[in-house]
Amino acid sequence: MDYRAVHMRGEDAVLEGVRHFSLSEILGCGQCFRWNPVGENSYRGTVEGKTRTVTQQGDTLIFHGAALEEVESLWLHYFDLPRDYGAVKALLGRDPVTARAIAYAPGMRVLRQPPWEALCSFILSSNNNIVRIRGIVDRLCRCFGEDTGAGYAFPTPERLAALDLDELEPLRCGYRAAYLLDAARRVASGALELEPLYTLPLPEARRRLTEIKGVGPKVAECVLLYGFSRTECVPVDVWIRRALDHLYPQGIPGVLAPLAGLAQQYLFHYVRNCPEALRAG
DNA sequence: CGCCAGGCTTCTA
DNA sequence: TAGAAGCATGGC
Repeated sequence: MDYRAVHMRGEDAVLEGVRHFSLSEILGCGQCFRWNPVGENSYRGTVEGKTRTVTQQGDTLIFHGAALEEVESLWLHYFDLPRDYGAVKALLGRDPVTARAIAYAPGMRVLRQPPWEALCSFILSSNNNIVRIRGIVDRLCRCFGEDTGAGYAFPTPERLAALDLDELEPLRCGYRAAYLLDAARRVASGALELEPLYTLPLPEARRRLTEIKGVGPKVAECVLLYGFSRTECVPVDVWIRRALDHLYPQGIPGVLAPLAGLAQQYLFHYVRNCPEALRAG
């Protein structure tokens, strides 16, 4: 458990004793697309229809305007604060390469994102860059998500499934619009159930996801890791491909396997932001 | 103008 | 069954 206590301070919920936690590392590492910086150490975003500004001050997190119950039922889970990253680092740190990546961003964590949002986000991510992905996801929510007053919820599968292809034109997401519709229609119709993907054996979970048009091996792996917390899953994009070729020519060490997806997140952030990362090793 | 971006589908040999 | 071409869009 990587927090100590949560209590109210005026209108805000305050989470104290947070460890292994950096908002900027977590929200700026390409695993999520709906958080925007709003000043020093503050970010504003929407999860499960709740729009909040979150501020980190050392080992304290402030959820502005949030109730205690919301932090306990939503945000602790979203930031995966029940997980002991001390133990995560103890395991992953047994490998020197991963140890260096962890040292580069010790506050990194893998979020537990809503599965449907993760599925859509990473369908939109294919052959695309992060800045543009963020723009497309933002337009998706503004166009078709519920207006909560403070922000826009992520649109439901049912809402998207009822649309025609040409109605997605304002998203300017190119050929991915058809993929998004296919995913929405499979989920809305019940042809693809998301809940079993938490526990199904990974080969079967992968098979089901890759039946969706526009979902190949990499996107499926992202959805399982970021949407279903399947920490064994390792999305391999061009960056991770380069990192594995340079740093793990023999493959990822077996001891890391249960948390290989978390190792991947440290590595991804490391090689994308640190020019020296790919040289020694 | 070409190249690239957290790839995938489709065509071809 | 492996490998290349084509794909919307936008920043550089």
